[in-house]
Amino acid sequence: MNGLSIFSSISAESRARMYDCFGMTRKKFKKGQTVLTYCNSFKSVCVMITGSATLSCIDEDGNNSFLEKIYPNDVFGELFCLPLAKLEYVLCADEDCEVLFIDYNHIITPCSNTCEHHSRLINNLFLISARKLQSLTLRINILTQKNIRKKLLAYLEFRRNLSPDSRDFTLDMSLTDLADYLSVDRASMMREIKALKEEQIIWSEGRKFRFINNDFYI
Amino acid sequence: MNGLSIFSSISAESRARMYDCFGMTRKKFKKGQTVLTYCNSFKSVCVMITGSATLSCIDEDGNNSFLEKIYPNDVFGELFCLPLAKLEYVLCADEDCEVLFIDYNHIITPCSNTCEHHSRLINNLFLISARKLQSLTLRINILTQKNIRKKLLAYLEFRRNLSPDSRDFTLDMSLTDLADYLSVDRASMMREIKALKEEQIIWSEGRKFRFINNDFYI
DNA sequence: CATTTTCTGTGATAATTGCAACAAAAGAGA
DNA sequence: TCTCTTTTGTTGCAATTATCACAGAAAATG
Repeated sequence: MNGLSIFSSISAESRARMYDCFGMTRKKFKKGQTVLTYCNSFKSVCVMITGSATLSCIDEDGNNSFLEKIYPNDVFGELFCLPLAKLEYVLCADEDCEVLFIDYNHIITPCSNTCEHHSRLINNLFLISARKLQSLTLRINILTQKNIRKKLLAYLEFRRNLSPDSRDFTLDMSLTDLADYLSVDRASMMREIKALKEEQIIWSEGRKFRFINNDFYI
Repeated sequence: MNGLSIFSSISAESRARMYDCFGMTRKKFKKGQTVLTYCNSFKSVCVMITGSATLSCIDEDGNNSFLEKIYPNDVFGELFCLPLAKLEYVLCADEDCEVLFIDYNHIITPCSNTCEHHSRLINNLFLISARKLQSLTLRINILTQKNIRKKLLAYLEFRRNLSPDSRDFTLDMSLTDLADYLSVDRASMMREIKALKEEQIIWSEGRKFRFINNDFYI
């Protein structure tokens, strides 16, 4: 499920034909550029081809809250997001990236010239959505933990389990970004990391972590 | 998108045939019964037919955190959820309900006897997933608000906008459940509601709410 | 390579939030 | 109808968390 793209099991020749059939367009964005704002009701399903971007929303006071990171083969767009009134949503490119836009109507209505790969593409879209659902459910699961320590440990244990063979693991985001992901103050999170280290529950150095007394390695 | 079910645009006769084709089974559950625990890697896509259920997870200390409510036509199952180790996941029926189980493999692999409605069903599944993504994104959006007041207002304004024609709106859940949804202490939430009323920002009585000084009605 | 920017790390203090406990009201069930 | 349970509403107090402020390390940029 991780190596899945919307074109999985679709040959290169078919892909080319599908571009017309689905009304697809590609567009490149420079680092720092705004890929999309979620206010235009322009309904298209967007797929990240290369690069990455971050969706965040800004409230009246200028507070910025991190919503999600978009990586290659992820889907995004208003179809998957109900924006809250009064908030501004910005999807900003974290690095140079290329995005595929698929016309929403071409997806929901059956292809007139019964394109044989239509159903394969929808199938892929469904599975990519399922993957996205997994990561959102995971984050909700973490965000609903009662305090910073539990949020941290929930995330760290999840990350550790992704690479079960090595004692150490290194986060693929900065501690600043981790605080955003956990939706807590960075300084408070640092304090909690310090406490966990003092209590000999974890060892850490920068983005590198290790669980000390882990019953997992028996 | 709200009236959508996995059988949308599929005739009753076709449905019957699809039961075999997709390896579907139906099962009834009494109120209070456990529909599913998310530890068995039994991969099937589940659809709520009638009734409702709540997915929550319990940690080692017995703390219970609310994950999501499942209503008719919603999809659920481990395909959409990465469980965290050490936590127990229980989907409990809130009322008598009936659930449809669809074999996962029948969904991801193309139907051998090229069933004409296969793609229609996947299409519906994709759209139902998109709807689920909307509601999860919404919740994350709310959970990442900085304090109780902002969480409350974000949710209340979202609810108000669902019925834009009436001044008042009534929550379809108890205030106790709302506190769970916002992942805050109920007493603290009540304190904040009281403050919002004293500051003449909202009026409320039980589950009935109204925004007082709303620039929305000009 | 020099400079700017971002990231990591820390502490004091204030603000927010959770907890425990209680009572009245409302609702469910027998 | 009466009882039992859940919900709403309210406190004081303790615990947690955010805010602010600062400094050195690391990384990015030209």
